[in-house]
Amino acid sequence: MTDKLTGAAGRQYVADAIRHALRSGDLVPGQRLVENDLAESYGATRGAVREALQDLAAEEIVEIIPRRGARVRAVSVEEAIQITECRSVLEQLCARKAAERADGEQRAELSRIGTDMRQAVADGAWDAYSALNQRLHELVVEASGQEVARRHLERLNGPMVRFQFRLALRPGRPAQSLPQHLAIIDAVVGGDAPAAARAAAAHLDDVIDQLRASADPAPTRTPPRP
Amino acid sequence: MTDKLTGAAGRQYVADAIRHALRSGDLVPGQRLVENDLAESYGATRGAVREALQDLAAEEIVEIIPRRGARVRAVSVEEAIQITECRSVLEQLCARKAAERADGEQRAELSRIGTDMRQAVADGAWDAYSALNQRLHELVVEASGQEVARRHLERLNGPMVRFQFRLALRPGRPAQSLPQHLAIIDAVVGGDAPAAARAAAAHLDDVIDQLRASADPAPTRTPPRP
DNA sequence: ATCAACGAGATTGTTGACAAGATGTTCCGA
DNA sequence: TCGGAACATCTTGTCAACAATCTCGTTGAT
Repeated sequence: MTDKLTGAAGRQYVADAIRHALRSGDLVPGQRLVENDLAESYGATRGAVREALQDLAAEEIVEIIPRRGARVRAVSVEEAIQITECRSVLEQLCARKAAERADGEQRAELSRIGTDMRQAVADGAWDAYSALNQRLHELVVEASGQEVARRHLERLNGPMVRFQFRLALRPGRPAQSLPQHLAIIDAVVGGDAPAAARAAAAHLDDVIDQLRASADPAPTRTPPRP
Repeated sequence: MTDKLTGAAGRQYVADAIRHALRSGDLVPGQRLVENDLAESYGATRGAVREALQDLAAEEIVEIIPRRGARVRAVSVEEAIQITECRSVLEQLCARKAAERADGEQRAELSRIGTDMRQAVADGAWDAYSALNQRLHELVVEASGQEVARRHLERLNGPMVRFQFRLALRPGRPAQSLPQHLAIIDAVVGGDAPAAARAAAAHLDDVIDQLRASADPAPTRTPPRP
């Protein structure tokens, strides 16, 4: 039997575990996160759980109400749009700088991602496409050298997991986003900074349109409270 | 004797106190922040101080090294530039949206700030100008309705206090920034979204130039003397 | 004079128990 | 049946003491 996770180690572990549970649907928005239960199920001390919850609250993944505990935060479609607007301008910045500063290896990997993406869409390999998508955004940010933007983009993505899930599953979505991704790659690899910014903007504006479309056309209906 | 500050209240109070101490120069980058000392001098418990330090670390104002304590984080000029680049794109976004969505009262207050700023520069009232400047940026963000951008801009500004101080003191700086601020105001009040974004970009690009100038007084233009 | 080992004091990290507040349940009267 | 008062339980917040680790000055050997 391993020792209970404590302090910095447990904090990181529990926070990651909760993030993962959210991604995989084990935790749903609104759900209560009871310190003792989490401590028990992850084999950590309550102190470690408390600190992990503080971290997640700073990332706006959970919401802590004093004396009432933590719950998984619900993100409205409106907020998801605002988050994506912020992502848009920050990724434009990164794309622009990446087009200017990316080194040979980074441009080569971008090109490789482009061809792999085409292949993935042609094969209907959804999860491979999703992984390439993630790596693409990551690589553009990395190539830009904009550490500050990188950190903030990470934070922005935190609460979005649920929406990424919903959007990626829309039929025909990969076929729609592929040319947008390829445009970003071409501009960055070709060193055309303004085109890179435009391509990133076009891509994220399209994501925003998708989010708008995913909002219920009949918003007056109130869902039942659990 | 008042009771010791504890929990949420003390946490907020201590964090604010440290932020203020940084602004006023009582704390300098690199300085150690010892939990017991802070608890004593602010009349809070060590627990409250610990939590406040966690918050400040999340804002990247202090740096916590495990088992070694917290120090005031030093921000390099390079990082200040990156921060300002991010501010630039986010404030462009807000300016654009503010031009579209600001209500009558907000436009009126913006106009008032414009005339007050002219007056302040004419009078040499530097601190009044600085306050107006802050209010201007705040109001544009508020009028944009972009809550997510607002939160991230707040975070971005945290580590910048020191540089704002240095830049604002440069002689002739207010006279230089005044027309840029007026351009932002005119565009937002006039409802010209693209112009608002351009004006915000121009202003912050100028701030970046100032930061660069403050970094190396002898850039590559002047070769080293033999 | 230099350097490594040492140790006292300082500082952060952790724990477990308890206090304070919130939530849920039962039961009574109308 | 409904409302709500009284109680029991659950959950978070707080604290003080202790443990673990680091810092820095001292000492002694080379």
